[in-house]
Amino acid sequence: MVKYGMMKVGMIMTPNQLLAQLIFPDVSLSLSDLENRFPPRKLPEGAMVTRFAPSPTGFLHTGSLSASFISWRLAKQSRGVFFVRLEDTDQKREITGSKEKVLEELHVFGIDPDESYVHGGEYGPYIQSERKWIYDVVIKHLLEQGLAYPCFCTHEELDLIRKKQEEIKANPGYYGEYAKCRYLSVEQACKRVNSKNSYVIRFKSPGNEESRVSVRDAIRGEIVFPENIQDIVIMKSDGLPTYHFAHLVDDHFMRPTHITRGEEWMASLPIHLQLFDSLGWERPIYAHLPVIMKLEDGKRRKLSKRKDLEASVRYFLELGYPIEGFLEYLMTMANTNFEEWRLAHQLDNIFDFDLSFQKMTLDGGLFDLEKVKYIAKESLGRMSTEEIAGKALLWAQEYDQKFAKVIESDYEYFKAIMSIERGGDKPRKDYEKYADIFPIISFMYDEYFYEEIKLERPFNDKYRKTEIIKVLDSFLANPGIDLSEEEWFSNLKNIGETCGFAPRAKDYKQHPDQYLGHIGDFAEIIRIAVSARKNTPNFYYVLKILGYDKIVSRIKYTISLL
RNA sequence: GGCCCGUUGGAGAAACGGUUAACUCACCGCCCUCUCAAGGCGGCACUCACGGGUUCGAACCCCGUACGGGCUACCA
Repeated sequence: MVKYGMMKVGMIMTPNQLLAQLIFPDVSLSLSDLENRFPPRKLPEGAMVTRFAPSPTGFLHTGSLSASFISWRLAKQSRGVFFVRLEDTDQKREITGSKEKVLEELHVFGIDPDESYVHGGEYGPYIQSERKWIYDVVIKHLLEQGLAYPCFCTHEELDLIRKKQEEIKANPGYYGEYAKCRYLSVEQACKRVNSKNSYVIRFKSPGNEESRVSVRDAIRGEIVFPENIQDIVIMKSDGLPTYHFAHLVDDHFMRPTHITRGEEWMASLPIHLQLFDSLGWERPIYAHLPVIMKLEDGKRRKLSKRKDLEASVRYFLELGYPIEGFLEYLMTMANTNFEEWRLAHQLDNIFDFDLSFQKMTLDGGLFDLEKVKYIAKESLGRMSTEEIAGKALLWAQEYDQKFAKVIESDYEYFKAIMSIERGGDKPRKDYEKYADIFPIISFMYDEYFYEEIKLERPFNDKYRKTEIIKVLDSFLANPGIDLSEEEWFSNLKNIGETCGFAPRAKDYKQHPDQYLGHIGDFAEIIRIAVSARKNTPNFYYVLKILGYDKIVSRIKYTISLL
């Protein structure tokens, strides 16, 4: 550092260099030092380097998850690099602890960056507030080149300008004749910097209103904009860079190949392109992802973190939507041809499918909870007993202690319950999320069954107490749970018949006067006595898992309540 | 207001100038069925926001209108 400083002293400086030196006396690195420090990455042909750049303003947004998921997949499938950088240049909005939280939540979905503010990496620091020394070098360079200047306008003055512009219906902003400080002489600028006036640094836009810039967006194709003419702020009065500037410097020196970001950034593209061009830097490839929308009162709007529960990834985690199912939904949202592929490759890993920009939609997709539910059901349905039991336990340990205790009290028993009609081509699909499990199976546990049956016995009103007791007694006399499922059921029909129930629903419908009801009615009485509810998973297996003793005590207890 | 982006059934969408406009979810009907969850079969856009044009031919190309969304900060 000393060496560079001394070199400068001996040289004759231009006025711009003097100004730059005055503002950044301690900055001695040059642009080419940075180029050497952060050389282009050596990666195989076609490898994509992508990034996710959250700001630490709270929990992970569903839209951010979707965007980072896409970026991550793109990098992984091309054997590239995915990194996460924290955009914390606005300290006012920062929420403590959220930067760790974001990474944790990404991790839950299997999205682990190759480089980040916790994983480290060669192109760091990965936190913008720690990269000030880099931005300073670039800003100093811009000042030296006369491409940037300090602006001393106060908020009040800027408001005045805006008002004036509104009055005469001019475009708002700091540009052209309105950009007062742009025309300050270097001497004046130096003088005011010296007198410690608070100031920002603005980029001196070379743009002109009539010119157009065009970009090729990887998703949308060619987009044409009017050139940027605003002298945007690149350094705030607190010395930190603005988003526009910081991201740009980072997206050059961190060497991403593709910038995947939300559509809301498209409008600022002209600014970013102008900056890249002015600095002589190669533009990365931009891909603007559609925002996730929600339908409300027949209108679409952006999913809002404040108003919509489903905007927060946490919401789904708490309810226990299966991660695999959620990822699958993200895939269907990301690429329109994924579903078709899935149909043809039901058992394959979803990551065998390669995402492509061409198959991304242009229109902001609605977040379809119904479809999430459907996919989640499929996903839970496909899991093996071991898998669903293990994952349910993990979920319960974090979000539902009561349920966790129940599972842990007898894990094998829980697995037996979860194994009911699992596996095979057409597995049961009872659950869409882990939170659904317990309410459906709580009756399998005595401590819950006896509470529930005390509260409610939803028997069909058309049966009298004596009829119900007769049904239960007859069943108790011969529950047949050691038989095969088929034998058990025909046995059940036989017992039912002796109690006056038609073995087939059709028979009952044809001669309702000859029977008390049909086999369904008969089974319902027993089901209620044993489970305290009208619906259960396959009753045969329920009975087998409960076992003879429990069945007897439960039915006897139920009878005692009548 | 200005600048961008978008517009195919309730939702996600395919078709990339040429047969009766794929497919998935939802919905409806039927079947199966001891309940539920499933599963099977079938139905659901005389038409691609609207109006012009180009073409032998348009959902696909062009123009205009409408509607929806985004941006328009010393926020990201």
